[in-house]
Amino acid sequence: MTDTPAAAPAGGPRRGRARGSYAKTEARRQEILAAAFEVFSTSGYRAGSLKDVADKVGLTQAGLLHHFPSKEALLEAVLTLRDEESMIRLSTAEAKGLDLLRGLVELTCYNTTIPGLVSLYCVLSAESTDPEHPAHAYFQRRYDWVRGTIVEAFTEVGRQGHLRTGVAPMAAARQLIALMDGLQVQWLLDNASVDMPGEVVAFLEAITTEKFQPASGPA
Amino acid sequence: MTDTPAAAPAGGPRRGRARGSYAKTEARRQEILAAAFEVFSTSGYRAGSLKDVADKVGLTQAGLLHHFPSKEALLEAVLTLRDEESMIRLSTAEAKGLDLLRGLVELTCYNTTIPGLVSLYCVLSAESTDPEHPAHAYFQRRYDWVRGTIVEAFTEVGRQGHLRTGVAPMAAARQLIALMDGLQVQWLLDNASVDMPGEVVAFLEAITTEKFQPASGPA
DNA sequence: CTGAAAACCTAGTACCCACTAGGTTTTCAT
DNA sequence: ATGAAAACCTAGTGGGTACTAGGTTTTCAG
Repeated sequence: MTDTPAAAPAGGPRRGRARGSYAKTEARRQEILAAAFEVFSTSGYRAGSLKDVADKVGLTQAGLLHHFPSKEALLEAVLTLRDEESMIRLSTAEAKGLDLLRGLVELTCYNTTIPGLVSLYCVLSAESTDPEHPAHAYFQRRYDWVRGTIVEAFTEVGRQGHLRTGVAPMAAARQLIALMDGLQVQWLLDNASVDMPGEVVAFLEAITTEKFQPASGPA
Repeated sequence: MTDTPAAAPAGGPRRGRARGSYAKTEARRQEILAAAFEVFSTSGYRAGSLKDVADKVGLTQAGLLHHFPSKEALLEAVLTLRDEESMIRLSTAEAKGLDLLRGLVELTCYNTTIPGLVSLYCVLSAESTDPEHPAHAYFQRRYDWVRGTIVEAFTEVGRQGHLRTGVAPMAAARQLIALMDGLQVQWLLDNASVDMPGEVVAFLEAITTEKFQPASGPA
């Protein structure tokens, strides 16, 4: 894990790349990750092939494996990269309570613009349900973390009296996550007829006493 | 489609098997379908192999392909078989309104006893999100049908005044389906910590004015 | 400019894939 | 009992898989 090259030790400005990769290496890695992301998104991990990825970036399979030692390592790199990106998007570090929930609605809106990423997580999370799958532990950890974060948010919302009676934060969190996941499958099958953010807002407004409508309403 | 042998034309009791298969053929087909179901459940369609299926029933790949002309045909047979079974379980034909919703809770209870089937639909529905997937059309049709059925139920429930204000049947149906699908992923990742029927009941009681607790409460 | 490592390639390994051709064995209606 | 078809097999085809060994080209610090 975390055996990536690059990542200069930050000595002087001219000191970079501590006897490691070359100037364009990091860019190549990013290209590869983008391609791997695309492939795993549409075919899943097991059915997606290194050749598909290599072709997309104009490399041979062997050339690809010079950057990532194995298919599994490539998957892990894709997952952690995307997690970092979405964490930045959600600005989770700061948002709490209602703000976090509103952030999730926004996230859902954003998701409608990136079917590829949505597909990646749908296919991979289902696939990784098998304990033998290399991403099994990753998704267990991920769900634990996400659920924990959302439970906290609902607890906070409840403390402020914005939760409808009879709604338990734990159950609400699980349901919200399940709803968002499930909506994605329906949306991927038929983008046009599913208003993901709309449904999430409807759910949140059904279990809280707050409004969640984002900037512009649905068509 | 529906090119299965067996299925006697029902003439006399001794007349069966109209110049088609032998006595044990149907049993073999069932064996094969059970094995294919297991394989596709854990590995998905694309990564699951005919060899895996053939080995499970003690056949060669060629022997298997004598019963089902292609991998795709095998998948279709597995899907339609399981659909028939779950339709019988739900006794959908009769149940309407509240009864249908209660039937869904029961279905969810039943699902907790068959992780294999749950896994099949999770993995396959995610995979089939790709328009190129052989089960793509199947799942589009399936979701349309299920949603239609549930919309009807919520509409009926609303007519009887058991729907909370502001709840639209269409949105409720979509959310219910998404919830059930999403819960399955979480449950498959960690059976012990997710009470699927409990969450479904909680959701239904949040958007209706009825009680849905089944026979025995959760632990 | 040089030389050492990074980047990348060709070629190959050993294996798995869905599917086919054509033969052998088993079933069973006549 | 027999013969024709169903059931099943062996042996392949042409293709794909992840990954490796070992060489060539490119980069770039000293």
